[in-house]
Amino acid sequence: MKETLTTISERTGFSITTISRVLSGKSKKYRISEKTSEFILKEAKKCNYSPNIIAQNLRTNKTDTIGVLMPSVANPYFAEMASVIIAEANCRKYTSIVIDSMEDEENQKKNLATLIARKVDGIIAAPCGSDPTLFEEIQKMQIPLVLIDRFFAGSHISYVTTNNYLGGVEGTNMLIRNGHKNIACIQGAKNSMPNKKRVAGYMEALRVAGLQDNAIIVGDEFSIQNGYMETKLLLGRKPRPTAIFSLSNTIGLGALKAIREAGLNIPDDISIISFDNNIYMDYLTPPISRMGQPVEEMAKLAVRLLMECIESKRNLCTQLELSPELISRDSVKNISSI
Amino acid sequence: MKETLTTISERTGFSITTISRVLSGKSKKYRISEKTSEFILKEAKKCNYSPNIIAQNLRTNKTDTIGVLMPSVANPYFAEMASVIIAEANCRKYTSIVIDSMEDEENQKKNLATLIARKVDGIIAAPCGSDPTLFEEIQKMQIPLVLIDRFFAGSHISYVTTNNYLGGVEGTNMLIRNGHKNIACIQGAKNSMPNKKRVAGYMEALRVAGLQDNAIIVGDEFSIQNGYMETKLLLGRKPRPTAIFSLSNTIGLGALKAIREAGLNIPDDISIISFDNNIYMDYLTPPISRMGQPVEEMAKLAVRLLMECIESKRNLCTQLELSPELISRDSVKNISSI
DNA sequence: CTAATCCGCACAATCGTTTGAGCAAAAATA
DNA sequence: TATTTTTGCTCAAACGATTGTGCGGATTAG
Repeated sequence: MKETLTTISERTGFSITTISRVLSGKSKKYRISEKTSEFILKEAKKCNYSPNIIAQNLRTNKTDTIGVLMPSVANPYFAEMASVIIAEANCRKYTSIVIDSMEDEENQKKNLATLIARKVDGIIAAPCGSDPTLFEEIQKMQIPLVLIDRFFAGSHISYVTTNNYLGGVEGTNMLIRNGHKNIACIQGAKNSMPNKKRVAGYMEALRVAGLQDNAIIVGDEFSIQNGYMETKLLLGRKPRPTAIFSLSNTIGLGALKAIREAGLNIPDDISIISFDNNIYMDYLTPPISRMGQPVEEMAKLAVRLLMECIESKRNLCTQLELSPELISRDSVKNISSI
Repeated sequence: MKETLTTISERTGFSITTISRVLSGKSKKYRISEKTSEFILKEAKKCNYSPNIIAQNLRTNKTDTIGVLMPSVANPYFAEMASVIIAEANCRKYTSIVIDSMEDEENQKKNLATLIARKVDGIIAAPCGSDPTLFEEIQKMQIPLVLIDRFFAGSHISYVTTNNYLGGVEGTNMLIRNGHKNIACIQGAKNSMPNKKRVAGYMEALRVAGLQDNAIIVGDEFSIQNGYMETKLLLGRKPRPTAIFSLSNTIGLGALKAIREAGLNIPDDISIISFDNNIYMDYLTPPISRMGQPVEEMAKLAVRLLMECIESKRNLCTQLELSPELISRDSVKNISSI
């Protein structure tokens, strides 16, 4: 039998109001006597009462729920991100609803509508596509919103992301320092901000080194398939690039497959550096050098930002860029001595 | 301005009841005229009405939401599982709430309570611990429940899992076929059913081959750390095992690290086969042989089972075991010729 | 001894839906 | 024309909580 305020009220003789106030810890505020208070608490415990959250939500217009929109949970990078967000939100008594747009704007729109209809208290989103209007509308509806990883230029929406430009520069520089002059870059979703910035960083590093004419930018998707295909094509070029900069972990995996199939050796025949830090990269042969993004930190910050928005009941506009970290392993060969 | 049935009612002059019936597609059933119907629909579209789901939930006692309890979303195996469940539920108009027990029974209890309080329509759970009472209580509350991956012996709760016993047998046999007689097994959470079954399969295969006295079973956690530590210890044994059977992908990664640190070569110095099928295993050197679990199929089946329970409003007791698949790569050496 | 204050609690409206029952007018039947 | 049936819609009660206001009685102040 499901207990409600009404059943307890009938059983104890106190009004629903009183029961509610006691059980929500407002006895003092509404001057309920100690005796009554304890009595009701004991009774509630005895019958194992737990409030109907749906009813609370309806009445208070608060759900203690946040929406988490990811572009592809299949990507370990976003899977980890979602996982940290869930845990972090949970610490703060928030429940998470995770949705996956699968990099499809239609899905994204539908799913966001679902979140809003479900009256989430706030949304953390890694958007897909390059159209900010959907998110600006959300902002206008006064729904707390924090973007993560991806964001829109010139928009007044809070976000936390990696300094992808810096990542692009440093990754490329690392290859240049090792004597590489013929560096190909395999990019992901072209219209996503992180991708644009990484590519810009790559170009800038080449430019500074006077290598801008050697730039090779290929690819269009953050997927294994894309990394595989583009690498196949790259390996057929003459002259063959001496190094590949893969702009995501998935692309990197695809590249590795292509390189292996070509019977080439890393780093002797070709060097590679990838974006993202996945633990298994250390177990590959050789371990892969990479630009790690501070996923955990970003996720935690995003939750924190969102909480601040929710509590202050207004959308702040805090835009954060965290530095990536170069993790140097053995997939880059120094060819400057040649 | 937020539109509700009331505002539309006031604006059009029709009663809330009529509006509600039209908008929920019950015009025929309740004999609302075509004209009225269309008028209301148009009006609703114009003002961009969307129903308050919370109010619907409260009234109908249905939330179109399922709870997904995972023991560790950090584990790629469960991350993929969660991802497929979310997508599959989404196809059927269900929203998922994912929670992570982090292999902690206290968390599990609290999180399950949250799910129930939020009135999810059903739960898909990969439980941690070995105590079924929590789940049997859920079953008694008439909440549709399907276990996935892990289950409890002798319990009448639906589940879908891999035939882990078979996986244990076949994995071990594969090593035996290749001439290995000294096979160590690194297990995960001892009280989880999949682990028990895998170990039982391992033992049985050894027994059939007359090798039961050579059995070495170590470890106690599905984690990289555990795989790493136990492998370190195994490598110090004399005689050193010629093969390792790792009972999860995480354990496998840890084992690889230890083997590499010891300066040993796979498969020349030691053979290894792991449970779980992660794409990156093909990119390791050498690619790792493994017992793949049909994660996607299991997840889809679990959702389907759950939906059937929800629709039939009773907990069926369907218990399914899907066969694992041996994925043969290059991490096992045939030493029978020696 | 009267007026003001405080204590302890209850009334009733509200959140936005859904739904069984009912009611007047129109249409069909007798 | 009188009766029945059908049509087209509305009433009002839920669902289970929260919350501003109010109301008697006890206590204190004047």
